[in-house]
Order: sequence, then C-alpha cells, then structure tokens
Amino acid sequence: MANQLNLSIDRSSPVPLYHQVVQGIEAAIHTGRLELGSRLDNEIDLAAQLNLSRPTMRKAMDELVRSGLLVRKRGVGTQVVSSQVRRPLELSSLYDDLSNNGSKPTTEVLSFSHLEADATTREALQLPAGAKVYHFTRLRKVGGKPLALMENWVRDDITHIDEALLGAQGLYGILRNGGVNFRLASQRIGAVVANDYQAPLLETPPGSALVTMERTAVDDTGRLVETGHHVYRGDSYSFEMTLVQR
Amino acid sequence: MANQLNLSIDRSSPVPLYHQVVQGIEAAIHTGRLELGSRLDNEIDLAAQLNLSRPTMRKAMDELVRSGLLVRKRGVGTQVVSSQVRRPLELSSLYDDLSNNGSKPTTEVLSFSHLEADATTREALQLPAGAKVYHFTRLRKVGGKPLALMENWVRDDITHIDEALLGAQGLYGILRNGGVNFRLASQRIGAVVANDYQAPLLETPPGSALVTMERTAVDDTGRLVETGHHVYRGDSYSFEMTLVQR
DNA sequence: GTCAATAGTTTGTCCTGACATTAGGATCTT
DNA sequence: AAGATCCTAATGTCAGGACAAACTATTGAC
Repeated sequence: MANQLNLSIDRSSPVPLYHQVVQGIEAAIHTGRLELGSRLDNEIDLAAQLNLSRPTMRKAMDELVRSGLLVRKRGVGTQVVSSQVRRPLELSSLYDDLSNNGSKPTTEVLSFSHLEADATTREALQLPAGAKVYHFTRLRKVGGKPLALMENWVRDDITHIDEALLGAQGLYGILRNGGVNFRLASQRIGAVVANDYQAPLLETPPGSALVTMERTAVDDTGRLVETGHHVYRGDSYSFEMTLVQR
Repeated sequence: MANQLNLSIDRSSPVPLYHQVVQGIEAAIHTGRLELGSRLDNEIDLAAQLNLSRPTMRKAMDELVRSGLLVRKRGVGTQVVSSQVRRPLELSSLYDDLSNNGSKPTTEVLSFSHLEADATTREALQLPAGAKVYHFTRLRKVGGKPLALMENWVRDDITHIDEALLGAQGLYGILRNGGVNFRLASQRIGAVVANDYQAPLLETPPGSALVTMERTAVDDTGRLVETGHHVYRGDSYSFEMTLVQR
C-alpha cells in the first residue's frame, strides 16, 4: 500500500499542512475513495507517504476524530467511521443554512430601533448602564413560506446596522463584514405553541408547535455581541447535530 | 507572577499530564481563582512553571479553547472567556443529566419486547435482515412529575436487557456496563404538540408543546447501537449547548 | 484441544528544538 | 503632533525522537 491517500501537499501554500491533510481526507471520504468502515494505514506510514512528521499527521487525524469522521483504537488502528448523514451543528445563522441549501430566503424587517438597553438586555450582553443597542424583529421566508420569527439585540459599537441592510443580508454576515470573528455561542432549544401574535405571521394556526431557540454569541475578544430569541415552525424546521464523545 | 495556576502535577499518576492541566485550569476558573476575562501567562512560562514542555501545555490549552473556556489570539495572549453558564451538550442520557443535577428520576417501563427488527429499524441501525432488537417505551418522572416519554430500539447482540433493569437504571448506563464505548451520536431536535396518547402520560393537556428528539448512537467500533425517539414536556425541558467555532 | 504467556504492531503521551506569523506598542521621521 | 516603520512578545506550525500502553495473534505448555 504505497500511497493510500492520493493527496498532494503544497508546502508553499499558506494553509497549514495539517489542514491540507484534513481537507484531503475529508474529500477522500466524501467522494468514496476511502470507504466507510475501511482501515487507514498506520500513522507513521501515512506520515512517510506524505513526507510529513508524525505529529503533523496526528494533528490532522485528531481533528477528523473530533469531528467524528475517524475512529482510533490503540494497538489496532484507525477506521473511517461507518455512519450515515453527518451534519455538525455549526456557528452559523439560519440565512447561511438556507443559502447553502440552495433555497433563496427573504427577510422582512417587522420592527427596528436603536435605543438604550434595558436591564435584561444589559445583563444578557454584559453592557454598562446607558449603553445602546439595536433591537429588531424579522420574519424569514423560504419560497414564500414563513419559517422563522426572530427577535434580536445587538450591541451598537461594532458596525452600523439599518433596516435596508437587514432586509438584504443575514445578521451574521453583516457582523462578520463588520469585523467580528465569532468564537462561540451558547443556545437553548425548546418548544412552545404559537400564540396569537406569532401564528398569523408564520401562517400557521394558533396552538401549533414552534421550535424556540435562544442564543448568545461571543466574539474572539470575549465580547457578547448578539443575543436573540427565535421561533421556527415546528413542521418545517429542526436542529440536527452530531455529538462527539471525548 | 511566579506561579499563576496553583497546580500540582502528579507524574506518577496514570492520568495524562495534559489532562491534569485541563482539570486544574477548569477548577481554577470555576472556583473563581482565575477571573473571567483575565489574561493567562504565556504558554512558555506556564509550561516552565509546571515543569512541562510547551507542546503538553498547548495540548491542554487546545482542549480548553475547544470547549470554549479560553480564547487565544496570536501575538497577544490567552484569556479566560467572560461568559456566563456553559453546559456543553454531551453524549449522555437524560438519566445521567438528571442524576448529576441531584434530582432522583424514576422510570416506568410502559412496554417491552424482543423481536425481529422491521425494515425501518434495520435501516436506522444498519442491521441485516432477520436481526432482532429490543424495543421499549419508558416514562421518566422527576419528583413525581412526568418529564419525558421515550421509545427506543437497541440491537440485542450487546448485552442482555430486561424490564427490571430498565426500571432501575438509565439505558446508557446499562449499555456502558455491557462494554459499549460510545463515540458519537447524531440527533435532531424539533417541536410537536401533544397528541391524545402522549398528553395523559405526561400529565399535560392535549395540544401543549413538546420537544422532540431523535437520536442514533454509534460506539467505538462503528456499530449503530441504539436509536430512539423521545418527547419532553416543553414547559420543563430544553436543550442547552455551547457551539465553538473552529 | 484449551488456556496462558509472549512478541509485535499501533496508537498514546511527552520531550526538545526551531522558525513563521501576527498584533501591538515603541520609536523614529516628517 | 501625526504618521509610518521597526521591534518585541506571543501564539501558530512543524520536525524528529523516545518510551508507554493496549490490543492481536501467535506460540507454547498442560
């Protein structure tokens, strides 16, 4: 088995070697060149095949194990995990999700204001008294069908936001363009039934099931950038995720 | 700053050095010895303070960054992220969750059978025709209040399962005792309203909101061990998680 | 024939060392 | 005083080596 992974490593590229390996193996798995359940060569051979050191090879495989694509066992070897769909829950907005899936979402801004944060919001975003925030509610539709009703609070010292911008682009896109590097978000997912305000907007009967999500996002400087409360139509949206045991 | 983290590393312990560091820093953050938002010493100094090599120190910090406790920035340093509660979504059963939180859950086994898997189940667990599975439904209560209604299918070539066992112990506990090392699970979370079967069992009115979860779990040999469909009372349960950007 | 000891393979952990890249402050220049 | 430039500190990447631990399969003994 001279060259199991048919990868070419570009040492002059700015993308780290271990990451090139990650991408290469991911591609090999998705194209089927590496069969599900098959065994990989051992780390030392693989490293030698690609002219890499073992730590670099291992770092790449570490990432793939973490993301659930590979399974390692000491004394035995490394396998491609044989499982079906894998869509890890990523730090992305609904807009991104839908755009990537080919649908064309539209956004309707229902309300928009730039005001002093109340106590609850100040606590959620850890802001000092007197700080101002953007507050807005949006309705997201896909193919003309309403899918999500979203209420958000965003600190205003990051980038300018207005109604027109929100209608044209996802919130996370706006904030990323404003120089925000998201690092982590904590969220809570639950269920409620539609009330008389939500039901007509989402074009669903009052009393039908809605998925709720509350999320607060943190950027790479530790700032709490955004908090929001979203509701989704339960008959058209669910959260999929892959959990990996460490 | 001679010894910022007041850790003692036990080199004779079987637990890896980097993991001892992870636990130590986690403890320091939780007890408040490391303040939220404060800066850590640089990697090289920290490694020297603990008489460790830099790669070992880095590996520990890598884990903490991944889990969202630390934030690193090249050229600047490493900070404790200033965020509130963090409860990562882990690969564990509801029973574990509740037990760890001090509540004492009880389980009522509503139905139990050991039968040949139908086509849907065979596909979900990737079983050959004719394979048998355990199938059961359980009602979980906490403090006498019903919380979750769970229906599961488990392959039968792992360990023996019976009604008495299920009444006394969580499913994941039983399977772990049976030698299963869980590696990953994919799940989907959504919302429905309670139907006439679910409502009385959960002691909630028909039409109230329920959180649904479908999960399939994979062990370290790549076997699909278990699949299930759970519903939780929306007024008493939600999924909390922390997402980390890579 | 069955069970136990053993050898070999593979991943897990840890070390030392080196250089690249980036962010931010200090310094110098205009 | 304002701007551009250099310097320093910190993390990011990569190499190569050594030993430990776990699992497999073979071999050996009873």
